Amino acid sequence: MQNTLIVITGPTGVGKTDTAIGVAKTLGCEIISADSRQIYRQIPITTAAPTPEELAQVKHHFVAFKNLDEYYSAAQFEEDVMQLLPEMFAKCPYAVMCGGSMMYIDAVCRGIDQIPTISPEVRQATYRMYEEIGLEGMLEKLREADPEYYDVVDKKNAKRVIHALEICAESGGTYTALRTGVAKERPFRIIKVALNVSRDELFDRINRRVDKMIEAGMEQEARSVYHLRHLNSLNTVGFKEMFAYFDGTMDFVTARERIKKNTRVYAKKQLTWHAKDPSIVWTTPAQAHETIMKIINEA
RNA sequence: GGGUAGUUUCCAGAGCGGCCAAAUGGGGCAGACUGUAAAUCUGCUGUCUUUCGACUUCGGUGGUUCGAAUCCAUCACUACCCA
Repeated sequence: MQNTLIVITGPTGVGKTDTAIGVAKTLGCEIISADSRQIYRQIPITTAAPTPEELAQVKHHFVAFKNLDEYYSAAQFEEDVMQLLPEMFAKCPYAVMCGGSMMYIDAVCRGIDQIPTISPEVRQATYRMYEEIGLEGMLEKLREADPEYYDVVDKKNAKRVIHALEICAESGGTYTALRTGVAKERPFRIIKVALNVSRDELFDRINRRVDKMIEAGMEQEARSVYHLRHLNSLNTVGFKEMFAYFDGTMDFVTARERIKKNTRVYAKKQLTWHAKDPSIVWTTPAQAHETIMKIINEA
């Protein structure tokens, strides 16, 4: 039998975790979490990480395994998962990958171009340069360093421009040369299932989930990491708003509603991303289990 | 019963005679995306049209005016105040 990676994705709050656990139990396999924020310890409430009870039911990988100040990326995730998968397949022909981090999922399913990791020195230097010369200046630099990428970058998106320059500096070449965009072949079958419900229901679920998070102690969790607010791991829906509340620039109710709104926006962003992926099979949380089993048995 | 304020596009709320399909915010919709991605960025949000543009809106009706969301009259409703 061919080894199979079952990817379960969909917008935040739709009910992926439940489905993944159910499928993993049926298949007797383990779960790879594909969530760029649940990888961190200390913030389970805000990131809606699987609960201890859920974690006890099925072995999860890549949940709460990094400290907030540790660097991690989609590329590292790809590497880690590709290393882990053979071990998992040795035990079971199935593996479930569940999460909403689109880029992480794509990194595993299609691979990601080989780009050097930016050293802290280069990163700092590049950001300092940005502070000095601004986006306009950076664009000029990019035009010189990598004219081809300059032509296609989103020139209003400073982060992209900065990143391209970082890569040029780090690699000594151009970003363009590294952007092959070639999909990698994977030595296993991948089936990708996305869960969705009507927009109204999704938004309703999100709103209610945020209320539950707050009841569960989201504020205390945010306070406990408030002093680390500069870390990227906390540049996330939930913390940004809570921090603004702590700062006194936003009242509590506004913060709570902003969290809901921003989560809704995030969910929509995920849907937009997934909409482009023709390999996805769409289903509902209620039918997901059945759908997945059917696909597995057909092939 | 009397008085005052108000009624604007999904909501809030500007506008106070032409530059108004109507600021701004919220909400919503749509999109980009290959290494910090729950990040970062973009467009749309009266109708029709690919564009130009055309057409219908600012509580109702009737006026004034070359021209009205903006002025007048009147009706309706809402809020607050005095009884």
